[in-house]
Amino acid sequence: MTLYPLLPDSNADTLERELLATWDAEKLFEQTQAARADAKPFVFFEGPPTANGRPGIHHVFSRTIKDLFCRHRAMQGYYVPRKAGWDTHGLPVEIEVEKELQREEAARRGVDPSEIAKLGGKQLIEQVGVAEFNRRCRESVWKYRGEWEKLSHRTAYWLDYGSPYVTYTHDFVESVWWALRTLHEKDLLTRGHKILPYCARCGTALSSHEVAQGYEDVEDPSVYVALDLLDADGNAPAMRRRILVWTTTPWTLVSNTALAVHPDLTYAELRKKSGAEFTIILAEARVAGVLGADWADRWDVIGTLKGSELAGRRYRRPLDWAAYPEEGKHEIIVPEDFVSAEDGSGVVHMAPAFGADDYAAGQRHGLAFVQPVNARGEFTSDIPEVGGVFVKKADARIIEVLRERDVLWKASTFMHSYPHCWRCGTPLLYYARGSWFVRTTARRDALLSRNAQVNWNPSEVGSGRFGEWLSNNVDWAISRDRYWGTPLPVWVNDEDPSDIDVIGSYAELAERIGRALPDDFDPHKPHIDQYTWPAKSGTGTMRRVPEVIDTWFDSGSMPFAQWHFPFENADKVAAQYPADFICEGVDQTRGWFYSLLAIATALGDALPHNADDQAAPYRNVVVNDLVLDATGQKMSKSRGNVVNPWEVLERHGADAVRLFLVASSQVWVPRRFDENAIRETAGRFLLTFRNVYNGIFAQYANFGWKPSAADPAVADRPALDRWILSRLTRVEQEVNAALTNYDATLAARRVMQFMDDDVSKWYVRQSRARFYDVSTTDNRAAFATLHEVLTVVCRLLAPFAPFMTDAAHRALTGTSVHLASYTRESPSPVDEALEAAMDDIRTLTGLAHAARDVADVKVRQPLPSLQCVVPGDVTLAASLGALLAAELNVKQVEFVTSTDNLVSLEAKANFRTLGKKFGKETPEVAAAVPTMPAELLAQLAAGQEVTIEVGGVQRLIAPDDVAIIRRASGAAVVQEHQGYGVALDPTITPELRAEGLAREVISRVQRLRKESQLDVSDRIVLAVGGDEDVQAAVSAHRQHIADEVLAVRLLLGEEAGTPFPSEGNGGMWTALQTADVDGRTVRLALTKEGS
RNA sequence: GGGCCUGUAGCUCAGGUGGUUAGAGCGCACGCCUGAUAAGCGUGAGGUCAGAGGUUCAACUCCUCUCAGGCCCA
Repeated sequence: MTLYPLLPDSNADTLERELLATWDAEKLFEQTQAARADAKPFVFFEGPPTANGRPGIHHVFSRTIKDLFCRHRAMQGYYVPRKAGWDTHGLPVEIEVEKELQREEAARRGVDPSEIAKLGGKQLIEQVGVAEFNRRCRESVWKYRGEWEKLSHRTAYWLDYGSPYVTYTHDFVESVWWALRTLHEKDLLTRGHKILPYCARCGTALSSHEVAQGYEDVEDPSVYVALDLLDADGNAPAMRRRILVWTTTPWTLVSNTALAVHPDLTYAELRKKSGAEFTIILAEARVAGVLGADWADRWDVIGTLKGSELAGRRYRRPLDWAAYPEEGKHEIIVPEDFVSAEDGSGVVHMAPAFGADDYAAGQRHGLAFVQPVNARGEFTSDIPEVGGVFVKKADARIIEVLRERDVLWKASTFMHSYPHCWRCGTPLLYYARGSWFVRTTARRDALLSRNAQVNWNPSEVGSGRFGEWLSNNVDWAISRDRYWGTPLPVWVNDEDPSDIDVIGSYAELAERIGRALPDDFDPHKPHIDQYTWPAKSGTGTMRRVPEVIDTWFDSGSMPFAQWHFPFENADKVAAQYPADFICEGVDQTRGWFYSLLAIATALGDALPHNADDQAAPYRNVVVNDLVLDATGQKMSKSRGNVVNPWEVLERHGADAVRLFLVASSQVWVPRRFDENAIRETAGRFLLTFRNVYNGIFAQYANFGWKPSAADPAVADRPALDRWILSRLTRVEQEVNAALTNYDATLAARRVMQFMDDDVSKWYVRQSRARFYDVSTTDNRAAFATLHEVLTVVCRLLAPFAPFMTDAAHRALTGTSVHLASYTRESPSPVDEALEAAMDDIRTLTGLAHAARDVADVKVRQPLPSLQCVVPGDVTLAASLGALLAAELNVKQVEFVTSTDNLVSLEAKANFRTLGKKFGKETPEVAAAVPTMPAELLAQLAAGQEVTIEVGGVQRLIAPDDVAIIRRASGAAVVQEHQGYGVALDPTITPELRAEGLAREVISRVQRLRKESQLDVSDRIVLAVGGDEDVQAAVSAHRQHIADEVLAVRLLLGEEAGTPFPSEGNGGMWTALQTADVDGRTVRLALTKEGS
């Protein structure tokens, strides 16, 4: 009779793939969604991956976390929508296609692709045409889609891939347009400049990711100039005062508009001891560095002043080639915190067009903006001396002119790391480009207050990394001079740049052009750029700006754009905004976490439930860190240590991988991915779980137990059962609370520890014999209890290890665990006292085993008695004494109290209370505590205060101030630990010796049964031979032995014939063995009954 | 250069509000068990809690600095 199918021994991969097939056939995910369709929603947003790269093990990590919380909330009864999404625009996609084009072009020309790369990307793209390029991008995005879906499927990441949102679709783009138009209406979409790393050769700005690839050590100029300070009227004073300025990019001096000093830094003014008719000013800390260690021989310090005093002074710029615009201040000293005295002169030259700090300072101080450099990186032709020259090549000539004009202080070169274009190797220029911005700074307070309401896990990300970033918020530059992206829906009058039209829908576009959009309308470049219309003013034509937008704006728009809001599905967005839960890697702080928050904050009440007092767009965030290799190195292609997720899944199964990833440490610390560790932790745990189900429960339950009214009520079951059920309830509560609180690691560890420690190591161990039959009330209690424990553990573990738990849950109950409720409606009650008593028993067990070890008596040998001491109340522990007697194989377990003469008292100081009372005297008083006489200890044990003399002072000691330790004493073997103690009587009487021998015989017979591959229920005929002692022992315990080994007949000594059966005269016996037991020879022979 | 995280036994990790002798698993050693058996269990040896100062009667815990590793930014 097979009531409970055994879990297969096959490897995890096979089991899991079979289950996946079952789930697919049952449409289990759809069932779980349908079952809760009307329930309260728990909203999850999926951060869209870009599918043009292979998914790696780190994706398995974050997806496991997403999946497990979604599963948990679904099991709690929420409806958890899980719409998949794909991020399809952006530079990574373009780069992929660009490389493809490079390879093709190289093949055509028969040269190495790196030669083609040097041509620059834009040229190649324009050669094939933007239309073709974008067609390829659209295609490239889906290159690995199948693999992503397969990996998600394989790892049981339940996501609705049926109707994913895709950022390049017309609907998605239209929603993004709506958002941009809404921002424009709120005056939050503006034009400005941004300093970007720019490759003049390729004619393109580079992303930070690209920049990071191209750092090289190069030799650059190191130039100090000495600029004249002017008086308030802009005239040179009688005595020249010159301020020293350091730069490594002399070509930017042409565009100088200001100098920056640190307001708190001290600057020294020095005068040469002989000759020069001027003074110089530089940071005091840099005097020796700039003038030489022996500067004091040649210079006198004539005064010092703070940076704040220098601020506001005027000076004369080094080169006057470029005209200043009318707008903006110039040739002025400004205070800036970023100035340091680490190198240079403590005075920094500012060219707002050519540096991020410079530009920001320019904005803060209203400085003029001078940019005499064209898109090829050359000075414009109106600049004398260097017009038409690539800026980096102009350095030498500029230094010459500086020398001629007597502003050069000194010039040399130095080595430093400088970014170069990863394509062509050209040094990058930091270059101000026209750009469109979302004015997030205008909403900074709202960003901060919303963020403050988000429950970040870990909280440091919210307050630290993300919070810091928000409080230093700068406007979000969203435009990109690229091709494959959502086009910026801004049309500008070609006659009047201030005439701007931002289009928020396709209908609006059709209205502007005065006709319906064609069937093959495509909002992407280049198609979209053909749409123009006459300006309202009558002069000029409205033409779209060339830029596309930052792809992060796409993904940050997903809360509404995934539903084509506001054009459709307003009800869906109303129901599924904001998100209750999102989860991504820590690298998303400035990515998706930010783009979601920035867009939601800027849109404000254009979205439902999105006023500024809301935490929207997400309420709870779990941040996971990187997956490193086994030695703690970052995984990268160049190191060759990237883990192939498929291989890992095949070897260990998704359950083990998922459990390992979540349980090994908190998800927000970097995780070492070590396959051995998977096997040793998660793998071993799952094995134990299967062993308990297969080997303890199912194997024996199949003899005829299933849940029924014949099972005793919990209250009527033995203490051991009530104990494990109490523990179960507690663990259920703790785990549910931990998951509700977004602590997956704690939750996983709790269940695993419970299963391993409480269930396997203790409950099963103490109950094993109860599973060998199915008929008695006690058997039924054991089966019912273990059935309950296993079923609930399956549910608790289902979010983490969805395969094994489902297989076991189906075997136990006939239903999928994924349709079950996470917690029970009426769990059996927690019994604190029983749990405490069992803890006592388990501690005593450890001590008693240690005592047996010391006495060198194996557990099979019964011993007469064990005396036990526990720190607290003995009555409860004593009620479980039978367990201890059985576990330790002693005839009698006795709990003794302080009234017994076997016990002596000792006292230990309780520093926590003593410290409060005695402060500095604490150590003295504490030292006196253990020396107190026995009678005082007895009074304390009885709850009375006592007085002791310490250093000539009477001190009042309360019972709380000391811990009274009871020690077992006497002739027995004693072990003790923290107030617990056992005393084992190691006397072995002849009767006990015989009983021990009998147990040895049982043990050998059982082993022989196993070796003979008998079934656990097979009956046998047994013959035992040996010396007088052996025969006497077997004779005395004949019936017990026969019962234990299922012997229908037991033949002792000559009853089995003479000589005793052995090899050669075995006859009817199928198994024969001669064993040595404590130096005695025992001969065994057995055969299966009826064979 | 700035922000954040991490540093506890050979390895992976626990260690509310400071408080007796800093814990667990794996690994190792020794042993037990043999009706979970290519399983199960016990005991033991392993730690200057990265380092240095400071606060305190008392610091793994709080503060400062330093070092190492990581991430993000400049």
